[in-house]
Amino acid sequence: MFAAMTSQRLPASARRAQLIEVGRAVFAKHGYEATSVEEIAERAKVSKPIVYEHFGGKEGLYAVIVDREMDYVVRRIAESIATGTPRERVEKAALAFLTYVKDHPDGFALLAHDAPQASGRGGMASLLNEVAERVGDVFAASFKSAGYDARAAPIYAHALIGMVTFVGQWWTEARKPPVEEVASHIAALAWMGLRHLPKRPARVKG
Amino acid sequence: MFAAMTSQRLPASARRAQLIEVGRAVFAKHGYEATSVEEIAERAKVSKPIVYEHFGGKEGLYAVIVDREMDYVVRRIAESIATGTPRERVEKAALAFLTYVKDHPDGFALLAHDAPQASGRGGMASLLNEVAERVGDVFAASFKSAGYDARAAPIYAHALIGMVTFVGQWWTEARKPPVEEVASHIAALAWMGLRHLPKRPARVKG
DNA sequence: AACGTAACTTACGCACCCGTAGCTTACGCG
DNA sequence: CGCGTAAGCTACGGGTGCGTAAGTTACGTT
Repeated sequence: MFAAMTSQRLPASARRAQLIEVGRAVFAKHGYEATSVEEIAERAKVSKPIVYEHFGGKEGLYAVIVDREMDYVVRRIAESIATGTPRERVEKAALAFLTYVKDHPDGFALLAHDAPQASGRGGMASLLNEVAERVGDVFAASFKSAGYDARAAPIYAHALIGMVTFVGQWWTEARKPPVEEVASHIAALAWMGLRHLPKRPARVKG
Repeated sequence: MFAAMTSQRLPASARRAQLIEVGRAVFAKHGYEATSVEEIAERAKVSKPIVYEHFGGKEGLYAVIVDREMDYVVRRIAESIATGTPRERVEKAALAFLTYVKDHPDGFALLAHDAPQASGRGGMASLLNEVAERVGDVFAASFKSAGYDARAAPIYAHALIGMVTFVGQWWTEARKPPVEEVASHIAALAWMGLRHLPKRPARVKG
């Protein structure tokens, strides 16, 4: 996006945008703790104080990046499950998330890494839990209106999100079957269960 | 376990064991990067060089702890799925893992946190992925012998592990429904799928 | 009781990294 | 052309954390 920039002076807003992009990549690679502000500055061909001028420090930059990324994923999934039959919603949600994993590997890695302790008060392991919480609310509503045990709703919601995020993490390394195929398998498992799994599920239409 | 110790000199093997326990707790709380050797030494009522004498350093201690913990979980799950009907295996595996989460929260937190970069060569986010890999092999064999698409086996394996680990993480904070109930819901979802979920699944027998 | 060894300590060097103070350079506008 | 301001830099203080060197105390053994 800013690849061809030949190390020029940039207006504040552009530099800000660039630092967000670079920061996302670096935080995604090392996690919050192991990332140094210097590395971000270096990769942006800029000196350290610039980062502090724009974001107030390491945590400030991290907060902005995480906030943007989280909103993006959640909105994207929420849109995908807005319409359709129950089963179609499951399929589209899985496909939406896996497509995100494929097209935004940095963002996904960022959310998969440990967050700084200050972020989640208690013992929130990764930001993906918060994504699950937010997406789960939508699912929970569906479950309840479908007549399921209310107490069980969060379990199913987290189970579904867990399935997808975990497979997503695996797929990030394997990259073997195309996302559509993976999504279709996941949806089939979630919907039909192991008991009724077909030998070869049909592709989900993008 | 060593709570009533009144700050005595310990034989090497005992100190070693104590440091492993203390280390597990501290690494579980802060993750690898944010943990300092000093804090471990302090909590063990011992000075820093002792840690270096026994384990060669931060990474050495971490490696030993992770290795023990990983073996413990994997063995425990593997045992639980060794016998029974296919559905019983799914139920028992889920219950085994959730019981582990309940009884060894430190160990689970340790495995859920980011590992040091050196550990997993590529971009292994957490040790739970390695657990999934190892447990997945067992599942994969079952899947293939049951006649499923071979290429789909790892997907299902990771999906199942992801379900359980993610719900486990959620349960760590919520702690609301007893593990047996949670396990039964998960097993029902995995086995029957959303399509055939009962309103109130029967309890899994411990 | 003296001695050797295993357990442990204090003190330090070194490196890294966050965040800031104070100064310099480019660019637009009258 | 020169001046003001936005953009950027070098250099440093403060703090923390890993790992080690050299010295000290308890304990069993003869």
